[in-house]
Amino acid sequence: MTASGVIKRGGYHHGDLRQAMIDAAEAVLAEKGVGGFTLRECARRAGVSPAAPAHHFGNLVGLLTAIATLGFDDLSQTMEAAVAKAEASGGDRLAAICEGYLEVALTRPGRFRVVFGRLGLKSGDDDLRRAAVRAFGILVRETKLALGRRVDEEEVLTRLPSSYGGDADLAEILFVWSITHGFSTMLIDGQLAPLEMQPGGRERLLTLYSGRLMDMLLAAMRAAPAEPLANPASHG
Amino acid sequence: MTASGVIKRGGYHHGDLRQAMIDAAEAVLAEKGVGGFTLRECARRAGVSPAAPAHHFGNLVGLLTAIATLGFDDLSQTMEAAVAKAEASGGDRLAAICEGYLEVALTRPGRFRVVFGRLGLKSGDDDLRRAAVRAFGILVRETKLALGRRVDEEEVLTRLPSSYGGDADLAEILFVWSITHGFSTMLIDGQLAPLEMQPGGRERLLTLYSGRLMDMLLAAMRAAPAEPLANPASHG
DNA sequence: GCGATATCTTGACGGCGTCAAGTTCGATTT
DNA sequence: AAATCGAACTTGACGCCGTCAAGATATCGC
Repeated sequence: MTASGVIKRGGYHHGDLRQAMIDAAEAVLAEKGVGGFTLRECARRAGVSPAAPAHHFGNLVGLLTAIATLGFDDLSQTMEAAVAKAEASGGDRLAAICEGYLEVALTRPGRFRVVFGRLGLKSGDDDLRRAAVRAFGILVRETKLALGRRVDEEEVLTRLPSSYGGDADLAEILFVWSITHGFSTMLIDGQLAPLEMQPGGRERLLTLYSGRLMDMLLAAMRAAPAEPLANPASHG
Repeated sequence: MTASGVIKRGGYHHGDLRQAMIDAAEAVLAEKGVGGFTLRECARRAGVSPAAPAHHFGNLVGLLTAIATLGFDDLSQTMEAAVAKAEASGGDRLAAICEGYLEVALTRPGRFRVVFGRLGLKSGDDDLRRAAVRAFGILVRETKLALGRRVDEEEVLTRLPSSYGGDADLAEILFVWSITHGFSTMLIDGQLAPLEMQPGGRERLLTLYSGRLMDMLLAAMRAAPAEPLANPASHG
């Protein structure tokens, strides 16, 4: 077993090419972004011929799908961690997952774009779907909790996305997700670059996001619910 | 005139290759999306060699920049039209531009991704910047009007983006933009595809957007301070 | 009419994803 | 322990891609 895991084992057989390719892919995404991402480059870094990864991932889309699955898992873990932290410090849980979402986007923007970009992923991949359903489920759970709904934790984290078609809280879910996803993508895609240029620009944007934007979001949630809340408003 | 409708004048010189390339590019974006977009394919449709466009656009980025400029102009026109319509019918102006934004994304998703995607554009292009500043200005103007501010129309449509760093309404502007941009991108990038699958799915999403989501947005705006307050927010 | 110049073609280069065919090697079997 | 089998990987090729240098051609200014 080698030290780095990216280095070839023997002369011919690699040993763990699948993981080595994923590591290389993450490195390339971090260095060059999704625009400079190339299957050949990843293979090069893994010390392997261009056609070698085909056996493990099928093709480029297969590799991207594996990366996207990791991205969803990262989202789930970061959001859950943010919830736990908010729970401990008395902060708002819903705001916490929104900040976790943004944190993931800022920490690994290349991978985030693989997850949510227009690049095609293997649509039938089971692992990808499970990871996506779980991340989405966390968002749904926290939105519903913020609305005062009672939530079956086990059910919401494995619920089929199509079943949300008749969900009474769909508008609120979409609202929360839109703000979070919109701000995150605009930030990493450079739409807000002119605002970041001046000194302390990015920091001010992040402060606005976790401060005023979250306040407005929570205010909107409190206003005009579709159905009466299960619990009376906790605080106003 | 060729059968395809793409006009080619002489044998050697084209006549208006610049426009022909833009038309071809729009067609390719509409048919194959940004993933299948290729400079050579556009040149092929314009009936011209692969190297011909270089003289008009420099390179691929130059062509994309021209497309993006059209995209911003489209955004501006559609939003202004939506405002005029709302003004005539008594609808809300801010909600109108949000719906106009989504309409542009849905009508020409390929071009929309060129405008806002992570593809590199010519950063110094003056036409692009003017078009972007105007579209952003419309959004800013309507947000400020919704907050009860008085707005210098001429100034806000040509104001430099960096000057918004100290704007007191920046949070509200970002809030509106995040929701609109987030929902639009999620819809055209397929994040909401599971919700669209069931019959009437997309229609329901659009209804939710222009209905409940806009209600929540306006509620959040109303909760925000509408009077110019002496901002006590010093460093955190 | 004629030359300058913008416009377009040709041909080439390296890089890309992917496929078919050949090579090597670990594991299983005997 | 030797033979074997199949998975893992290489090699070489194909058709794309964007871009550049050099040559051909048409348009415009004079």
